[in-house]
Amino acid sequence: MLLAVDLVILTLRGPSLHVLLIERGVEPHQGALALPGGFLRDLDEDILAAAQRELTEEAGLSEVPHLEPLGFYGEPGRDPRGRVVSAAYLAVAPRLPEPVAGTDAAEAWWRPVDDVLSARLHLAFDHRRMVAEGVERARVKLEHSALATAFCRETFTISELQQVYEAVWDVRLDPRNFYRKVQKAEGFIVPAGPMRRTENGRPARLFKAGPMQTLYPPMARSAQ
Amino acid sequence: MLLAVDLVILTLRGPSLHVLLIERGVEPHQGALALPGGFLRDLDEDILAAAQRELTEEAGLSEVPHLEPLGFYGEPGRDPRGRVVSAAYLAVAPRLPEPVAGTDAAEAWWRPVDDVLSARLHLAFDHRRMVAEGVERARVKLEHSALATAFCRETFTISELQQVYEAVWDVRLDPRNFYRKVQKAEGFIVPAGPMRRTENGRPARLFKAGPMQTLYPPMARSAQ
DNA sequence: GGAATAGTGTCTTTGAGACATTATATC
DNA sequence: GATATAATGTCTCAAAGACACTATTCC
Repeated sequence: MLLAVDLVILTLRGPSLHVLLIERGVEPHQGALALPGGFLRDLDEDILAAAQRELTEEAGLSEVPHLEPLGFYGEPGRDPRGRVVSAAYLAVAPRLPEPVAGTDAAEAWWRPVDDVLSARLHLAFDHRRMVAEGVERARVKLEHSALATAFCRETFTISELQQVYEAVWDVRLDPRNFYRKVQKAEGFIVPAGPMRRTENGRPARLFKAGPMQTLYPPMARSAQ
Repeated sequence: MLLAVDLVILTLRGPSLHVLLIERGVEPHQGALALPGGFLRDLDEDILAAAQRELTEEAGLSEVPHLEPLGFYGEPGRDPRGRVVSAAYLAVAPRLPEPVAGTDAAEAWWRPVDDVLSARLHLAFDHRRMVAEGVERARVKLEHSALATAFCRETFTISELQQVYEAVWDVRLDPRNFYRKVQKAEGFIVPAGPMRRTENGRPARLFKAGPMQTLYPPMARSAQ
């Protein structure tokens, strides 16, 4: 039996949620889109270490964000090479650099998760299910944890933070109510210097991630 | 590398949450308490099927409830027999019968999860962590899903449903507010016949699980 | 000034929780 | 009758959402 790792790396590009995909350079499913990942190099390799190694090798991403266990996928027949059990990891990151294809991967891109979930893009193995479960995990975590700041740069405006929620939840939020709500969550965000940034209109205050990882009150999603 | 399954089976006994434990009948950790589980019999065995087989073999439980993937545990060194990766499954069940010890298990019992989490009971391997993550998963799922009905018999009173929430969340709830709240969640519970049951005081209406798996409005836990 | 975004204030509706009250059973 | 639990109603407070309004920048 073989143990593999697969990685669901989510980021924000423009207004929508994207996932890191590679074009497989080797069989099986050569030429198909897939999540980055691969077999453990040897039986003593730590699974988490293998995940980070694959991310560097296949997509040239060295500044790897925090990886969190997502699930395991072990149905017989999910891989034509025989019995393969995959450990899937999830990570969420601010605008990462363009990925670079590496060994075993002919190409690497950020692709909108919507294209994956709606099956406009077809993924090898059972990777579409992994993406779906990763996105759902992120949605839930946005409510009660400070995960949203992990999508942002070190400092960010409240409007940028709002865009994270809108992209991941795929909803529209009222900026004014969002402003109050996010400020009310104790320790979620803290002011970051007197500096300001500008794009269009009045400059906004900058904030950085606060000390609290658990939000109270939570950022509750309404009826969906 | 070896693949194992471990099972976190939760049930309600009296007023508190219990977990199914066995006394290991073989090395390593012979005589120690542990979760039911074991190695896949052969490389083509489905993981879920192996989980159900172990449950029957080690604890004599045939009416196995719905098993849901909880996580994977693969740190090198977690098992003295070498590189073992465990797939943990979670299940939640109404009053199950007393377990019966089987092969590989000298004994099997229901034990209060509090005794496990507080380390009054010591578990082999990293099984305490599995129990902790299973309980936390159940706590979260109680809020937004109809999981609570899985702890009950086919028909139940609202008071019995409340006891589920109180046991899993380890809180006291106001019966009157709980009554209204649970009724307001669309499709959570539906009346089950005109029958009534009695223990002490006015007989209560009977309900059964409704069609909705996702609760709206959710049964929000307050600040903790 | 006009356009655009940032930030504040206020009103209404809704749900959560405290708790009084009535209903129906056993003893 | 007393007691216990079921079920309903009412009140208060707080959070959510709608939205008017002011503030500060660029053009």
